[in-house]
Amino acid sequence: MCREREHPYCVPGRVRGLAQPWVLLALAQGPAHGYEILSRLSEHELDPGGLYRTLRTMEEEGLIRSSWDTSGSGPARRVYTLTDAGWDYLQAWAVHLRRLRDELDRFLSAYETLKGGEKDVRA
Amino acid sequence: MCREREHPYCVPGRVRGLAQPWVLLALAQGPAHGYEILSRLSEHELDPGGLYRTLRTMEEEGLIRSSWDTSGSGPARRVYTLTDAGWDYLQAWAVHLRRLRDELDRFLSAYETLKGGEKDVRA
DNA sequence: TCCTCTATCTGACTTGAGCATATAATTGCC
DNA sequence: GGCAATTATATGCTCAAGTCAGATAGAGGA
Repeated sequence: MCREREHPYCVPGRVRGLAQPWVLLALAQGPAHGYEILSRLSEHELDPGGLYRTLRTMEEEGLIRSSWDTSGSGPARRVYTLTDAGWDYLQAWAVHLRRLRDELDRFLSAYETLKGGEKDVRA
Repeated sequence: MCREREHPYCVPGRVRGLAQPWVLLALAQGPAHGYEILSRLSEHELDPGGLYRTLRTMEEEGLIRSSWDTSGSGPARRVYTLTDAGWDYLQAWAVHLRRLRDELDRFLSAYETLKGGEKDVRA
């Protein structure tokens, strides 16, 4: 049951496929470059390499647009902005994730119910 | 932004990695064979091939145990039961998914906030 | 006989993520 | 000047999970 790299702790496998909506929401709060998106989404501990790849595929899909910003100090930054399609997609994700949250609610209450009755069965 | 197979509709990519907890919960409600798990989880529209593979890896990980049931009519059924490790893992998933639900709540309320102020910006 | 339903399983492919690592510009420090 | 740290973007390799198509097989009905 354990992922070997994490012995002796047993941790559920990560839920995948949520990077896009997190990024869309981060950019909905205003244009930003990759490094800043990373800090806006710091609670999710995104993999930097993965993020930049995600950003490029999202741009290919027309969800975001980028331009170089060489004004500030440090290396050039590629600044991303949400397109209209990106806003629509974010909307679609919101609908989708509301449903997911409801599924999780049902999961959790079903689990609590089972755990309540489980004492008789397992103890 | 569209997955080609779904043109002209734009649909967010599926969130992955949740098959295990769904299966664990389904089996927490009582032993079952694959085909019945599929119907218990019909709302999630699992891929049958994928499910049977998942079941086998879960058995290898010690989360579930199986035995053949040839009693009823039709082809033999492999009946799965949760092990103690499976119950523990389900517990871990519950903790994990409660956190995920809270993240989704934060996502959704942040999105609603943005959408509220967005009328001024976009319209 | 042939079709359908139940039931399990395999092969080939796609995708998202994890991990390590490369590259480069700028800043601060000695 | 030399050098490390910080900021910033990017690639290669690998694995896990999911998707899609189809194989196999028993049992029952028209």
